[in-house]
Amino acid sequence: MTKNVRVRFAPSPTGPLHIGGVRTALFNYLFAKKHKGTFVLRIEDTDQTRYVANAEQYIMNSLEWCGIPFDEGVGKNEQFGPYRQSERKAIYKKHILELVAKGDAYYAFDTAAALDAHRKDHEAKGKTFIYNHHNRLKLDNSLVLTEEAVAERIANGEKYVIRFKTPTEELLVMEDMIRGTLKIDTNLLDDKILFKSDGMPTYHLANIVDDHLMEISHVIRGEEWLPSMALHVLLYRAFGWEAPQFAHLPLILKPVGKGKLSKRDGAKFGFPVFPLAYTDEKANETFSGYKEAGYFPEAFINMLALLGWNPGTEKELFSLDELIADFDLSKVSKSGAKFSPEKTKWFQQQYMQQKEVAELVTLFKPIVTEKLGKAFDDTAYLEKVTTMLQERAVFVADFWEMGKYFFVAPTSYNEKQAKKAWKENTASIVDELIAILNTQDNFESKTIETAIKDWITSSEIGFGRVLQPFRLALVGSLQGPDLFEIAAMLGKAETVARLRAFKGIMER
RNA sequence: GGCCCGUUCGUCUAUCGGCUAGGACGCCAGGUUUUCAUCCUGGUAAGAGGGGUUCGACUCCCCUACGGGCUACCA
Repeated sequence: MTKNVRVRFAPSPTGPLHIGGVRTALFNYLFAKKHKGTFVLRIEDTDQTRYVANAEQYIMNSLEWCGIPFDEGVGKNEQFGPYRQSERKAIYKKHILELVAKGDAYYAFDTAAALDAHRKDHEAKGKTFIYNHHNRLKLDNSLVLTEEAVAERIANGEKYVIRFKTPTEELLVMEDMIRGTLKIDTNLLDDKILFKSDGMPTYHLANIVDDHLMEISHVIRGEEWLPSMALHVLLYRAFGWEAPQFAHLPLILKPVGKGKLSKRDGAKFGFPVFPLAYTDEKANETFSGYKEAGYFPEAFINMLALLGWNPGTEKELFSLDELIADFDLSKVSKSGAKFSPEKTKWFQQQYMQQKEVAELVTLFKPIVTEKLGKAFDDTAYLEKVTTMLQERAVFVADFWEMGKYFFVAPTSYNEKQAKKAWKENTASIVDELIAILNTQDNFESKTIETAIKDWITSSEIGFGRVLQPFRLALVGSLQGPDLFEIAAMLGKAETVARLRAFKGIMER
């Protein structure tokens, strides 16, 4: 590899960045890091009409949360800046004029209404209107006008666009790092608008100019850009520039049904589509995010990395460093992948199991404080609770749902379970149990367990008769970690109190 | 409609001419845990169809079908 690897993620700030965009960013990041290259963030805000003010910040926050920060871009190492296309207008103007001078682009005065009429007309005849070599000499552009006429119309303030004069009669052969050799007949291409009448470039022009000036070596982007690849290759050639290498990523599809994953699928299927929650103030709409749903960024990234890529081994759990080490564009699959919320949850659970207790406690503590309505600072106690709950939890928020009885006595009992567990003699069994517990000076799980089990065995009551009511009294339902551990955690007084409360309610 | 890309278990995928088609998610069953979850074991289930090429095709080629993308002065 002789050239420095420089890749870019170039989103359009029209709203929040969805899963597909994050994955594109991730693959660019992984490729850059793998090759000791640079990951650039460029903001493609050439469409003034769709611009959303907070979208740019959202994009940067998302990359930050995902742990895949850019090396270079808006506000960071700006040696190739500016990185917002809206701030590069003069650059595009200069380059498009160069193309016009070379004869590779031309002014076109056709109004939107006129073109629309042509399209409708063709459609009525069952044909497709394409602005290219077939008809460009019959339309209103500088190819059929004298230089003076063009200059005059522009001087008069007439609106114009600049179109690419697509070369003809060529079978263009291109290479994609994921898809291999692609062939396109240039006669089928249209003369794409490169420069809009509002003085802004279109995506195509801005993209090529910036990728060249920013010395981008590899363009890794979504499959929706595949049809534009020929145009882009032709543009590089027209400018006399060396084209970067291309890689087109497969699309992420809806989990059920047809088509690509869209914004609203989240609400429809009940899973987030965005990394961070987002509120669209204009539409008064809120979208949930993976962060807010309780996912760890590592789990989210691991899931995304395996969506459309895999190293060819059976390994599924990867740290970011491992992803960087194993990532290979040639192993990216070609077909679209349906997104799976279940698998995403599985990844989250795997990471939950691996987390350090100390880190979980840090995340859990504020939740306990909030639920209790007052500070809870017994870190040792939280560590014990977390250790007991970790293996049965998926999200940090589950610790409270699954273990609130460690902090507050149950206010209700699972009705079915209580009914089934409560027999005629249960009240007296509970009394005996309380009596035994009261004799335990050293209230530790092992000693309690021994005492109770000895009693059950010698009196031949049966474990279920005793342990089920006991668990219901402490927890409220038949679930959770080891019962004697829970009792020891709660302490003698609280354990006995909960047994009495339970008995009181069941005897009514 | 036109152009382009794709097609292995329900889903994500391995296989780069030798396959008894492997793994994971999900689901089902059993075991562990006298609870629940975790965990363990097993099971379920696949190369769209038709032609070639070849000793041999899931793998290569062609056609069809299906899926997807693009077809804006949006990106």
